[in-house]
Amino acid sequence: MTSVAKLTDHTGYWMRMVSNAVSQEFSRKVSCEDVTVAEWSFMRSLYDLEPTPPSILAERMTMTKGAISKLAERLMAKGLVAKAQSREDRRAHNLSLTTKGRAKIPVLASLADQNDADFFGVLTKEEHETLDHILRVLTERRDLKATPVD
Amino acid sequence: MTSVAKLTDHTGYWMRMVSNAVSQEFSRKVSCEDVTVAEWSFMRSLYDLEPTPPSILAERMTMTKGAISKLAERLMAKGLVAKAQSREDRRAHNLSLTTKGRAKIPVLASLADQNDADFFGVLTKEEHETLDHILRVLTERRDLKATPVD
DNA sequence: AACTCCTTGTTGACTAGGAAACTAAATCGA
DNA sequence: TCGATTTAGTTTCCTAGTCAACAAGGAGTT
Repeated sequence: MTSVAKLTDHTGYWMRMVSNAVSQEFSRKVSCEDVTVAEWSFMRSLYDLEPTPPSILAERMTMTKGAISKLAERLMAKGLVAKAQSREDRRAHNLSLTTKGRAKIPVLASLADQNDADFFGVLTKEEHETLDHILRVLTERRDLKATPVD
Repeated sequence: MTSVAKLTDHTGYWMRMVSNAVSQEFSRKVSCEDVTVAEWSFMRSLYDLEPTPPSILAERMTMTKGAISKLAERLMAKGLVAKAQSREDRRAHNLSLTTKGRAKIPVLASLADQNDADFFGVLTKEEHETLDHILRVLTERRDLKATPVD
């Protein structure tokens, strides 16, 4: 075949299609809790790490420091996250969830569970396991911490 | 387990991780041709359809009319796409690739092939086929033309 | 101490896209 | 044929991110 490949000939195309759909639907779900997908991700990461500086969070979420800074600001405005000055280092800050923020975590987590079930529930158990396995393989082989240049 | 699900417990999370990495790497590749991923997608769609109005392209690419309008403008500025007034309908336009634009298609397609190979080449043939199959299933069951609300 | 270099976090300029308002033209119905 | 509705495309405003410049503080060296 000398002909030019179609968009749909590439696995990456379908990947993006599905990934976008999953995120879009999840976005719709969490919007009821007045939260975005990025905000959920931020809060869930923080839940494991708090209190933690923005820099660590940026690394974990593979976003730039700038993005984290703005994301944190939005979450503080919503009263879900709090920022405290570090004592040892006067440049540094520590982020934590507020009580209100922490209370949201189980609710959002359950929406995430549901979203995954909604989407991947159509697969057989075996298919689902295979998919997870493949995604792991791809992530590991590529060393996907992803690549925020910052 | 009464505990709260981790981000990494969800297939959607890994999906987005891999999808982003694929797109990011592809973006890097096509940037050498001074083109973005969206622009490639636009041009490749147009290649099959030209001459075609923006509205059809919006549908195919599942983007809003506004986004297409701007994308077309950028591509015209680069001399890769041309716009002609329709004769039958004075509101409508037809988009086509320019000679220069058409000449880029095989080059970009080959970069897309390469990107897919780079990423999914680590999979066994069977794994790759299974992945494609699963993505198809997910797309079809969900009727993923995606959902540009516009 | 003073100088240099590194690190932390914020900011501003820029980009891409969505939502909705808008303009112009076509179509439909009386 | 004229008004109402629909359709095609553009434009404006908004959000969310990157990138690069920056200020301020820490760390190491002499």
